[in-house]
Amino acid sequence: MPEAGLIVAISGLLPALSPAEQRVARLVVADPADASRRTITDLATAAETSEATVIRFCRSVGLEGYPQLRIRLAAEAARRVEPVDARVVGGDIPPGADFAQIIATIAFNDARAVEETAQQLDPEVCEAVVEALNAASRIEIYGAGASGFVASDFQQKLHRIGRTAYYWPDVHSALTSAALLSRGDVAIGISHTGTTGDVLDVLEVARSRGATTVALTNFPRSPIADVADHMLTTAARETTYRSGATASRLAQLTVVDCLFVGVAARNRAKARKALEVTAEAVRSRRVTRRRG
Amino acid sequence: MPEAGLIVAISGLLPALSPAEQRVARLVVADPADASRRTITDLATAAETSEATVIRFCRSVGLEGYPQLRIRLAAEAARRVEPVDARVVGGDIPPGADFAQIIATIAFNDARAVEETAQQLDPEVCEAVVEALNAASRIEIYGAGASGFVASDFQQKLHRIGRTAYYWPDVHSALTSAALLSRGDVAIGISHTGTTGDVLDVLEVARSRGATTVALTNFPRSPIADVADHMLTTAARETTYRSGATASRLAQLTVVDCLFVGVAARNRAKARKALEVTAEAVRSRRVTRRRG
DNA sequence: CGGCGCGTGAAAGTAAGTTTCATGCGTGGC
DNA sequence: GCCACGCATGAAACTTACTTTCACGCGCCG
Repeated sequence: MPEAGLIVAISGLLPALSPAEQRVARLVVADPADASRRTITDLATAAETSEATVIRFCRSVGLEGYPQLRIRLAAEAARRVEPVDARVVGGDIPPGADFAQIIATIAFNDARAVEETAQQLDPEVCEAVVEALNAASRIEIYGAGASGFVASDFQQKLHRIGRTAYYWPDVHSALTSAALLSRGDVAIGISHTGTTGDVLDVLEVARSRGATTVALTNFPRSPIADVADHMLTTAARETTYRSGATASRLAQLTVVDCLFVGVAARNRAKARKALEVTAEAVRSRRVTRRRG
Repeated sequence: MPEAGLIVAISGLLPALSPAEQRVARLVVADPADASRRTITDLATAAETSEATVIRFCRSVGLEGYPQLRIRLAAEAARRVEPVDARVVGGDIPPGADFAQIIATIAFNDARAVEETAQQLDPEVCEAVVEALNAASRIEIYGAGASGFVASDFQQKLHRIGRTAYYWPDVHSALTSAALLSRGDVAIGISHTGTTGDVLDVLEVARSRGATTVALTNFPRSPIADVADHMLTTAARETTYRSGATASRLAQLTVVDCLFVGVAARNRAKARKALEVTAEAVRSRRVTRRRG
């Protein structure tokens, strides 16, 4: 877990926490600065739980104890300068909002998801994944629903620089294809929640064939962790209203971009050439003149 | 005592402190972050004094006790670090870049594309488009290549809240479908460059049938402007290396999010219900338990 | 429906922070 | 020159905060 992004990390771990710990987590995320000022007893009372649970929460998020939590929270709260109007950003969109407000809110959430994802992304894991992608003779990418678009986007990008990559929208095709993977190949599963059964099944098959499995999810402690050799996490806090797929997509795409650039950077010349060739291929479909 | 500038305040007070307190003060000023991690006994030992003196020092600088000092120090130390490395961000990715640099660069560009897009997005045009989308009995969305994913994403979102929306990956299907549009319907064309012939053709057909046409592009003066009733623009400055589809996708998706939320906001209750129903539909495919 | 495991808080235990107090040293008065 | 005073200081007592242990109870599986 990287140094920065404790709050973000906590949001990601939220579903993996027990109910009482979640109450603590929510208080902490809601107002880190305030939490950092509280004593453990105080915070426990506020979360309607015992001190023991607060300690458990600290351990759950990877810290030694409560004083460490206080200090980290204080540090993060200090770093966090409110960039935009607080009434507009952050939460849900108020019923009477005009369009300028809607735009501001969404842009803020989207941009923050991108930034926070980058902040907590582990460069070493990325490096390892890129390494595996480079060595792979075949790459398979899975994703359902909104994550399917991201999977598809990644597939297309890799293909465009000359890597053999597949994306199967259909589970049956995905399963059969995964069964044909072998050691050295790479299977990437994308699932915001980390609980998408189909994706897990496919990754499991891929892994059983000896392929390196990679998971891209918002929740590092979710079931997908059990079938992945490498975990890449996003940091999107979806509001309830825009549930499922808004900021999360952007966060996922940011990670895809990083991996893609990493892969392309390994063989700069070849990748550039491939991009030029493919760009040339669609040039005839471009319109340069204005129409009447 | 001002909220900020504790370190500065301590330096100023230094001469006024007793010798033992000065030793503590010097340690604190030299490395606030390190001091914030130490326990009182630890710091006292390091300053070759007793815990009592450390407490006196805290009181001397206007704080209640040692935990408060730790927290304030942590906060100030955090504020001191540069949020982003200016050398890394902005331009292209240097050949020898390590992965942390790659991530920082991409995140910066992606986030900026989102923010700048939102900044220049015209709320009135958005409003008009949302109006049209709400009134439409059918919505068609077109896009080729990377913009196709965005088109597809938008289609899926609209469908999910109960709007009749189509996305045709294939030009022929798109053209035939566009020919069947009528007044009041909406056709949206997505093209980063604004020169994608296929998309222009389809929009032209849609317009000739009396449908309202909307363009989403990065270049407002491009040929797509000639076939669009409403122009929505993104603000992505793609670097040459990652040409075609990186930040632009995110910018496009941000606009899609705004439109989607706008449409959903018009009929909040219905949209929410639809989202719940669709979420429920995939629930059985979710895995809650961890696997061996 | 009995057992098993997990989440939980009460209570015991430990460590950290705080107060008190005695010492010693320097300074100024007698 | 010696005593008295005050201040800085640390040892020790004390309090509070934090941590661990343990037992209860609830839900789930067999």
